[in-house]
Amino acid sequence: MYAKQGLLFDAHEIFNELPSPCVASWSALIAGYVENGQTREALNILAKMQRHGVSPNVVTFIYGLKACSNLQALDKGQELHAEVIVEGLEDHPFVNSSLVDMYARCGAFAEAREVFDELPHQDIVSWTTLISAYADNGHDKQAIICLEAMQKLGISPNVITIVCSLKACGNTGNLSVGKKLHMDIIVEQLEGNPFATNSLIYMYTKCGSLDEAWHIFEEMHSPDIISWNSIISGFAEQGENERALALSKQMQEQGLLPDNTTLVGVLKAVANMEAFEHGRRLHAQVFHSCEDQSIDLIVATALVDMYCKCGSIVYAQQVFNKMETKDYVLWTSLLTGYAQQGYSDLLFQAYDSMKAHGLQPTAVTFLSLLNVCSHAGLINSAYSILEVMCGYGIEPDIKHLNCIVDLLGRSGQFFLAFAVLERLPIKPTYIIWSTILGHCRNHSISELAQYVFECAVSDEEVESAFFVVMSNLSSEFVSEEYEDVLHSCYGTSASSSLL
DNA sequence: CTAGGGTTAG
Repeated sequence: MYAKQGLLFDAHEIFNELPSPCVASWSALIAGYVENGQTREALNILAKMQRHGVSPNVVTFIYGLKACSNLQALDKGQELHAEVIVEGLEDHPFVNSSLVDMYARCGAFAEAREVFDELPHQDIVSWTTLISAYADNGHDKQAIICLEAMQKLGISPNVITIVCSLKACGNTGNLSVGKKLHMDIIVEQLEGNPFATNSLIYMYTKCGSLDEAWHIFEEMHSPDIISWNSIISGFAEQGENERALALSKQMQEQGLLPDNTTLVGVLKAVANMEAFEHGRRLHAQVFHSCEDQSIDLIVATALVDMYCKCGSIVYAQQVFNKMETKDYVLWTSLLTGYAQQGYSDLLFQAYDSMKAHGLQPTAVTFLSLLNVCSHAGLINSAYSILEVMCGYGIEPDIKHLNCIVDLLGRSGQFFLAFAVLERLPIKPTYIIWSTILGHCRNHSISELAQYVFECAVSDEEVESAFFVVMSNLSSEFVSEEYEDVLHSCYGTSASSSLL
């Protein structure tokens, strides 16, 4: 009782007076520490329990595994897995779901999957565990595949499955699956469930369906802070900046206090609008509201980003320098700011400094470096960056490739651009083709443009929006016959997207 | 006693 209420000291005192604590007492203590975020200490107690010769039971395993998840302690988790088998608990559904969760949260998805696949009964919880872990770690497509596999087996998603799946839909822009889940919510009469409703708002804003998100928000009787934050950051992310700001004001008029998440959403809107003065006021507000004047890391990242977007590199640096702990996202927001503003020297210096501070560059870091090269026309630097990047084991993706192609296209080196496209393991998409086509126009090379256009329309992923862009780009130099192709393609794509 | 909602760089 004391442990659950956060009175760990009292709980531990009582525990210490027990002459020979049984496994239930040990487990209650471990549970208390885990639930109060003291996972390290929980694992210490677990080890102590085992030194006393007490065998763990189901509850010990569930909390022990949860502690391993929180700490990303894969080694300890694997030890516990071995002990689960020693204790003969490998058929226990709760323990098994905890094992799947532990492996997935430690990033060991192959092991998580292996445990899951060998379960005697794959129940709704173990499925949801897998879906949730995938959705939280950027494997959103995998999450949706799981959802559909589960449904195929005749298992209906419950509200928790729906919540996790909606996140995956939002992250991948999968509106059609998202709408089906919305139907499930209506059928199951879960519209009054704030988790379900807030997840719908998240999904719809991420998919760009702002009207739908707004409709759901409006129908809510008393939206909580999470509902407000979802709609505010959703609008800001989609560039509906004034609406985002108006909503944050409205939220406060309703008597709700903005928190860090609200602030981050508002800062994003301000950054989009490049509204420097507004950003300054928010910064001052943040500064005064922090008792020890230490700004939250994510808020600081949003501030750095906002100042960079407003062109105020000096203020961005000030916020950055004042942070005691700097993670790689904070570093990257500054690096990206330098790249966006074309400060190549500052960018390369900061890149070296970041590495000197022991932080590894990521795919996003390299994208900024390549962007700045593209901006400054530094072809050779771009090549060597690509090499360094591969040396870090980071595969270039379509955005990196696009930088290189942009760089080559800009200087009219189309032949080289095509050579690069052929050498790299990624298939060019219509995004790449649009880049090249833009340069064809600048260099007035209509034959090549036609060829590039044909390559682009053969891309199966091509979206109707592309044809609009393409139409604008090509109208200046493309023949009438070619215009017909463009329009017929546009028609085909538009009708197929209705299916 | 297992799974769940909003926030950061592109």
